[in-house]
Amino acid sequence: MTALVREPIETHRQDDDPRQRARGRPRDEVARKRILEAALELVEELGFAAITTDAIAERAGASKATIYRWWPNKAAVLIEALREAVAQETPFPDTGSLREDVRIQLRDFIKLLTGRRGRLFKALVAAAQNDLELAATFRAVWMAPRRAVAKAGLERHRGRELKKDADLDLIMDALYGPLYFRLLAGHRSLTEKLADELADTVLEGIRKR
Amino acid sequence: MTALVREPIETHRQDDDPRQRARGRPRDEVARKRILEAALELVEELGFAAITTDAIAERAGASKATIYRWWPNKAAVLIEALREAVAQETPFPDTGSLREDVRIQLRDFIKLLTGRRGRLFKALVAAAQNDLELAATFRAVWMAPRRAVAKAGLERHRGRELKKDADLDLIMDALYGPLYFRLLAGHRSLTEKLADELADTVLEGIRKR
Amino acid sequence: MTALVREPIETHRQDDDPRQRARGRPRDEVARKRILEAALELVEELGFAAITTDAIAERAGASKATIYRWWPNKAAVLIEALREAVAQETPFPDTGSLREDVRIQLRDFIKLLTGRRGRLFKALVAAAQNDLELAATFRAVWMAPRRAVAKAGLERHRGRELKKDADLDLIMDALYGPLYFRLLAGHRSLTEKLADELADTVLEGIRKR
Amino acid sequence: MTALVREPIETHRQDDDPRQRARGRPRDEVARKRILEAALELVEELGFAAITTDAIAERAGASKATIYRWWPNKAAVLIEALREAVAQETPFPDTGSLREDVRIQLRDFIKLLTGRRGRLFKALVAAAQNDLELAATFRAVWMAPRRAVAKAGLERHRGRELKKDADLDLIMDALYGPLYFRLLAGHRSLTEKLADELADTVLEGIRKR
DNA sequence: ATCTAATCGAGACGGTACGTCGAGTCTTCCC
DNA sequence: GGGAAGACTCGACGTACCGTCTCGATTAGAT
Repeated sequence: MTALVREPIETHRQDDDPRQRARGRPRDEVARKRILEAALELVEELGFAAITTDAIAERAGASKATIYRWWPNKAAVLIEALREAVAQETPFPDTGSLREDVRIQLRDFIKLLTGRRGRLFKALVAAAQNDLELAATFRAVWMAPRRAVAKAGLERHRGRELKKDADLDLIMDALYGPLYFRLLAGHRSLTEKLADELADTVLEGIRKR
Repeated sequence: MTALVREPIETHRQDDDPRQRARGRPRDEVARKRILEAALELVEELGFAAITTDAIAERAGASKATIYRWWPNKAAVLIEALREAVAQETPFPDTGSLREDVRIQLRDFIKLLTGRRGRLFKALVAAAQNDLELAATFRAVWMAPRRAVAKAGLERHRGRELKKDADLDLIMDALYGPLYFRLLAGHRSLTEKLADELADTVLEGIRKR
Repeated sequence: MTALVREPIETHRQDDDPRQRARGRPRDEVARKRILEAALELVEELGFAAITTDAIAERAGASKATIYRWWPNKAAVLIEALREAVAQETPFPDTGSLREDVRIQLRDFIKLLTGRRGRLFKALVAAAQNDLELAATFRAVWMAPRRAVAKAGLERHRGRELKKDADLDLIMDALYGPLYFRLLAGHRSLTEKLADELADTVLEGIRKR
Repeated sequence: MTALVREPIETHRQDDDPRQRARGRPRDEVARKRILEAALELVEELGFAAITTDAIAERAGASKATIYRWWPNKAAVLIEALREAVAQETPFPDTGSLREDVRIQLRDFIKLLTGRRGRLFKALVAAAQNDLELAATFRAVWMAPRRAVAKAGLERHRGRELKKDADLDLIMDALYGPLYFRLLAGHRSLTEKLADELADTVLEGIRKR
């Protein structure tokens, strides 16, 4: 999955024993950060298609070779940028009310998609259509963790507000799918009202009676 | 919208007065068909990334100039290919039962997405993320007509199985969004079971009580 | 030999039947000339190592792709430039006197090597050391024709001023070798005096007695 | 001239007062030897074009930094390798016969050029065309000493077999130039027969009568 | 039966970005 | 302070695709 993050010729890794450092000049963490930032800025300003590896390198004050040493292509850079940017994500809320939890969560997500990051999402989903490895990485880095959290959040309500046999994967697709759909197809806007109505509609269909 | 379909330098057009033909050699309809077919085949075989204008031209036995005379870019070719390919679309069913209508419709759509055409959809949605005009055309050519039909199909049930104030746009997004989502994100497969459960879940949430 | 001059996918060639033109857009002869000129100018101004394919393209107002379509590398461009530049070469003189013929010829050659073209020669001989095909082309395009002419010029004197069994190849190497040597090694300058003395020394050794 | 041999940041040097050694770890002579050997092997095996600093370092088990600490560029490494390799050169013979002396000397030289070292010469002469300093070093390290020896060898015969006013520089160019010429242009092979005939031809032209 | 206009296949063109490679420098730890 | 390891910047490389263009050859209606 994380093969998108190159590990050339057995280099240092932070999950190793911290006492035992790799030999040779260590990776320049500052450059790494600058590259990720530059990529992020450029996508948000110009969109994915308009940016080039050279542009990222120039803005980051790095060289193209450094970018290609660590990432196989520009999409991989953005994946990592995304990972870093959303590391401190708002957790699934726990208000006690399923309806309230879901509403809050959907609203937050809409806020994310309509914010500066929206363009990044569109770009990555688009790029993933032509790159299996990128698609897998996108799922592993972004979707899987978020779905795990959301699933756990819903699980708390199983047997109470939720039917015992509720299919949580289906529910999550029913909740998030329409949002991604509107983001990508652009036929309607993403509003808070949508979040609330969608939450009500879906939950009504799966609540315990 | 349809600016994606070029009308070069005031040339002949079939929707004009049929008696008055333009002078000069008329457009080669056979070439047009071959180009659309070639484009379609290439997407389905190799995916969008593998498509180049040269490849389309070569497979169609046409020249690049011919392609660019009639379409402004390769995405426009695909849009038109899509339009032709789905011209004879299954209409929204009318079994009398809302649940049955929706199930049938979703199943048909899933069949479409998982068939050879799926790759084409992914390609177009992806390409549309970086091309506003293509996005608009995609909505106009593909989504709008289908949504209109589906809306009319649902409308028939308003006040009967459907709440009087049901938001049909929301419902359609709730029904189709998850399917597009799975198609594009690829985290789960598109099965008939999904169609049925999704129909039940969403309709349960909006049915008249 | 002339494989250094690319002939991609059976394109037009001037030695074909002139009535039957190749299909497609013909090669842009103006661009070809501009490229050769640009390359020549750059070598003479900056030397071989300092020039880049981009620089040639830019100065010629052409694109890099055009260069690579017709020549495999920049050395091949120079070879062709050389061929064109020396097409109208001064023929081997025919004064009646062997000594005079050789003197004139060597002086002309020295004039060539010490002129603007000298740099080009150095560059090509240097580049040929790392490129077998280029080396072969250099010999075929430049050396072989000149040697043939010179050989014929010497042949006229065989049995008269020249021994009957004189090894003309050896003689030519004895005459030209030292000039190339000084050009490439740079330990001494190339002067007219050298031409005369060299002619006398070598001819003395091979004249009929 | 010897600027090609770096003397970095005022470090120890063996020609200083031997009692006073520089501080710190002394230069690793083993590494130096391995680097020179590696460079030599690579030129002889693969030619100059195949040589990269990385390749030398890898084969020598050294690091690039070490190479660049002691030599300003890879050509300088080869120059030094050449210097070491030819340190124990066969001296100019002294048989008493000029003709015999020259023949032996030319044969030896041809043996050198056609042996494994030939490639090195070609490489250095080629590289020197684009590098003035390298060219100067090549002349100083390789050509000058050999020419001095040869000149002395010829000088012994002046007034005896040689004309009193013979131009020894010219003679040496007439003798060695053709050999370099064939080496670099590759139009004919270097044989012992060539050595003998060349010696006879040139000497005939300059001998005392 | 020409003439005129627009199309067609072929393929060369200028341009832009790609991903790679080598040169030479710098930074870390180890000895 | 030297050395191995290896990351870094810089700049050129040769390739690929884009969308445009320029040919000769076709194919029609207009004259």
